[in-house]
Amino acid sequence: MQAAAQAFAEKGFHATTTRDIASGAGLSPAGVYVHFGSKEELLFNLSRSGHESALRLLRRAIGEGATPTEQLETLMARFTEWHVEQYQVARVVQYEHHHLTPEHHAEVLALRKEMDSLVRDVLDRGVADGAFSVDDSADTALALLSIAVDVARWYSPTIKRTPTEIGATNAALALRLVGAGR
Amino acid sequence: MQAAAQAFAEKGFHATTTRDIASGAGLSPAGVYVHFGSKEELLFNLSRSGHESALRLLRRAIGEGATPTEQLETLMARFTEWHVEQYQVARVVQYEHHHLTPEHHAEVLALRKEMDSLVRDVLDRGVADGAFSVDDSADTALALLSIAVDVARWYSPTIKRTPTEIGATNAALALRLVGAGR
DNA sequence: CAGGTAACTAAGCGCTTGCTTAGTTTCTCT
DNA sequence: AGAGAAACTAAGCAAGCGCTTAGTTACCTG
Repeated sequence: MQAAAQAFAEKGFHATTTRDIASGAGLSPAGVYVHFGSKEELLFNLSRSGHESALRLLRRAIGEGATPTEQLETLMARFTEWHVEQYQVARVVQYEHHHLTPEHHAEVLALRKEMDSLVRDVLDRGVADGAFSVDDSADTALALLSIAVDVARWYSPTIKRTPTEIGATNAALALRLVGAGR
Repeated sequence: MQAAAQAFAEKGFHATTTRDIASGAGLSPAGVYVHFGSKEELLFNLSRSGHESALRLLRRAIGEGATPTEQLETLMARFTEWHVEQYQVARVVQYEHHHLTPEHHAEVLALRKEMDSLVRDVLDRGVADGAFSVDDSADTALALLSIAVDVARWYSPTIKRTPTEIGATNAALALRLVGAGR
């Protein structure tokens, strides 16, 4: 799975051959099929576990914060850090899921919607208690997720900034975007 | 090129066959090679003309605004609208360029850097004349581009909102992000 | 330490891929 | 009308693809 994550992240699902994955894992081409029934099954396992890991992270971050402001700040920092530290898995999660079979795609889409509504709920609570000022919570949630998700697109391990620094930057941008603390 | 843009945007460069492109253009498989020497050449032509079109759009938007605030607002609205209206080309521009040959990739990367610095310059001028308050103009420019670029990822023609509406939303978010008008 | 199971490989099958070749049709211009 | 160029197609080649099969090695358990 690690070899597949690396290859899918680097070249995309269709540009990756099962021979790439096998040799990346130190196996013969047939060795992959002892553990996975198909290349798509490998993508699905990676995609599902990646989505679940990101979802757990979001829930934990929200659980840690006492106020919507704290929750948003922690959530944005941790979610961004995850996209940096796990940038290979994150790329698979964000950019390869449409290569899944329709059934598998539907399963993963449900997890993605859940992530979206977790963020929107934090915004709505912040608006309700007056901490945030936001025109439309759906649009703003989407923009927040765009900033974090896009990290997986531009990040490269050659970049010097640490995950914590990038996370803190995005957390600060998030607070600005919702008008917290004016 | 239109058939290729549609196929590349829908399935990605490697998942698209030259036969897909040919039949999309109403040609036989060999007919494509009358006009393009290879599949990669087709991607390069699309990618370059797409980047150039986006770059022209940014320059025009900046030229229209009298102040950095106006420039940022127009730029963000137009750039977002472009990602909606030309979402197939935009997807190729944003997500397929790493499948180019090293030489072609380098050429396109130069155009991408140019786009980035156009946005950062607007931010810097806004900070200089006191209209914006921004911690780091590079980080903020990246976040602004993330919000706009990500439109190509989530947009679908089934969505009811018009390009203009989405553009206006993102322009408003951009002004918030740079602390304009407090 | 025998017996069963899981992990693995060498070889390769059937198919699809990007692209070519040889030949035909369509267009353009005088 | 007719020549030359450009646009196109039918057929197919060599290479690479996902995946299978038959057989071998490594491992765990009683």
